[in-house]
Amino acid sequence: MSSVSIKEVAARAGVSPGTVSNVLNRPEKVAESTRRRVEEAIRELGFVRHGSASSLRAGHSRTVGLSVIDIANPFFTDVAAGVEEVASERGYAVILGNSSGDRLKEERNLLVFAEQRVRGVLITPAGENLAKVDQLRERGISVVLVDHPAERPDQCSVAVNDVTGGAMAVSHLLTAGADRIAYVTGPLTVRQCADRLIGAERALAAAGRDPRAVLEEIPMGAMNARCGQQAAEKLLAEGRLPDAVFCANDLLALGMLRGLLQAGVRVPQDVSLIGYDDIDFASASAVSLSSIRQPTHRLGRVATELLLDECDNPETHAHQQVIFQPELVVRESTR
Amino acid sequence: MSSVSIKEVAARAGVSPGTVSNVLNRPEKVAESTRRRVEEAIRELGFVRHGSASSLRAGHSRTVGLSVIDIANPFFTDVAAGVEEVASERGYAVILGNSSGDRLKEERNLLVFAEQRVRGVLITPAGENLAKVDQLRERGISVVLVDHPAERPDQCSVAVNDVTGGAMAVSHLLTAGADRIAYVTGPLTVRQCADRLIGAERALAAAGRDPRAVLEEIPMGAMNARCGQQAAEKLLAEGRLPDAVFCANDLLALGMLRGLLQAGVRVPQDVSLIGYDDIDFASASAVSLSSIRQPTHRLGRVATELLLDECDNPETHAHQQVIFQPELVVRESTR
DNA sequence: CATTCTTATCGAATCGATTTACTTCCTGCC
DNA sequence: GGCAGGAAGTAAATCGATTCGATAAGAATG
Repeated sequence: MSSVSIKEVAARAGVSPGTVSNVLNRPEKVAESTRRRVEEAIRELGFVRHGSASSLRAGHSRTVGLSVIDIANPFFTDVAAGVEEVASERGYAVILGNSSGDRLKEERNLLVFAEQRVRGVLITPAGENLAKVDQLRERGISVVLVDHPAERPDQCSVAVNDVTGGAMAVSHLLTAGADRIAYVTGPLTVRQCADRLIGAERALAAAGRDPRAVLEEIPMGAMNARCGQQAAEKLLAEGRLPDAVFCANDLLALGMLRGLLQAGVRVPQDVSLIGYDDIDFASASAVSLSSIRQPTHRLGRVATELLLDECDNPETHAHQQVIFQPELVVRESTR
Repeated sequence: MSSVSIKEVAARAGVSPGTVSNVLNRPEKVAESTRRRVEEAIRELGFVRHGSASSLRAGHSRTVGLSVIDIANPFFTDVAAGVEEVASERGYAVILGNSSGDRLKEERNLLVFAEQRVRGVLITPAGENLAKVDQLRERGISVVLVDHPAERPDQCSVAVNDVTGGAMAVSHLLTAGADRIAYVTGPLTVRQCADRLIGAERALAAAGRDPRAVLEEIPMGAMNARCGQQAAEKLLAEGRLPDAVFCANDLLALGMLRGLLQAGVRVPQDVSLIGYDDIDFASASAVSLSSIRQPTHRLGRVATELLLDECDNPETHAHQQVIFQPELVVRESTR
């Protein structure tokens, strides 16, 4: 526990603590020779700045909070990688919170962020109610919404157009000759799931089909491969397979694919299948998966850049609601 | 920026700051009625404890640092999920660092952890040299090695026996009739890669084969799917395919699989293929992947439990080097 | 009733870095 | 020579929570 403080460095270098602080934060204010002496003392004593003490004085720390819905989902992992990249470039640390889609856990994460006096928060909210997020902002903590468009112009957000994505997926299925489509999704309280459904219905309407007749919703509790497989088993058990399945993400789709293949259903001959996110593994699956690609890594990068800009230049910062467009990737599962 | 301090809470409740602190940290020391009054003041003012101030006094914060080699790899994601779970249960926040296998970035991460005065560090080291880790420990920060067995008994670690795993993979390939095996791996400076190679050679020796004649090492720069595919292209270009491929992780294996299938090589008829880690996607791939399973999630959980035990009960804590055993999972790619 | 023990609370010192007002000491200029 | 202005550095106050010795008010004991 040999914690070396700025005082000991000062003593060693024969200067006052204030000067050491200047060497650390405004080196140009210090004479060349003194600076070198102090830097040497720092090295010799193995001094490491005490972040808590700095933040105490500064009012905030050099950290950002990141709250995601499912850390095991490659979509969020890619986003997180982008976030970590930018944060680390700028000397910020990332505090990770995994909400698992649970609003209570999310709230706990936000509390931890507030206690740590993070500089800002990046969050993929687990639901529509942003009251807790607003509370944070009232506390003076900047928040950027990730994969969730802000409704108000005074807030930054980065998202991908999910309505368009849903429409792309379904019109592609229609082109491939689909007549009855199952939409396998997570809880429809999740905005992404709901928006993709809206897009799906619009695409049907645009093609002159009656959404109610063509589309069947299959909501599952979570959006992982296990639930995808369960959805497959459910469809099979009920004995009335659709001729196309649109899954709200690739994990569900991969589970669905496994379930179908195990039951001897051929993809795409018997059932067409399309996922969402275009995670790395989509192209390596048993039948390579058609999907809707999102610029995940950029999502994380841009969100973090916006956040740090908002923190560092509060006067000149202009809030932005960035919306990326998704992209259809056709592979074997829909041919 | 309406930061409410303990003083204002104290004023509102008509007590001293010390008493508020007691309500926060040792509620049993405070009379029922006072406690309720203070708690109400806290609620009314929306007080949130200032973590930096606490840590400054306490000497450490309620955070743990987690440094992994590749946040985009499902193996580490699963570990991270386990870590986050336990940390969050115990009221700790997780600071995430991604070293990308780069020792310089790792060093920077450790510096950030030190500045934040994290309570402890969980790290999958990017190389064999643990000097920087030892420096941290000298500073009084507990460190648990993750997926890396500690060499010294005064340090906790959690790992999986990679020699055994490598041997399992190769003896399985031999059983399947392999005669010439390629070992596609990351840099052999990565311990996991090196150990799996040792296991592979032992299995060959045990089967009375000459490792040099049977085994060809193909080291790649990184351990992701892209490199796996490059390795496939390399093997194909050289025109001398082995009859079995052992990949040091599943990402490499999935890339290899894609590369082979695209070139019209049949798996497992022409080439048997086995990966390592048994990530979720291994079973959903084009040809479902045989692999060596590791208890990833538990790895993260146990490591964090050890770390927090070491922090919270330094007197009674007994250092442990936990070694889990891997498990062979046979699927289509080796039949 | 006086004394000891307990319990509840207070108040001041403390953690380490930053910052501001202030002191020196030069340099340059009229 | 005297004075303005700048550069370099110092000392002390500050951030907010925690802790510990001090204190006061009751309860228990003889």
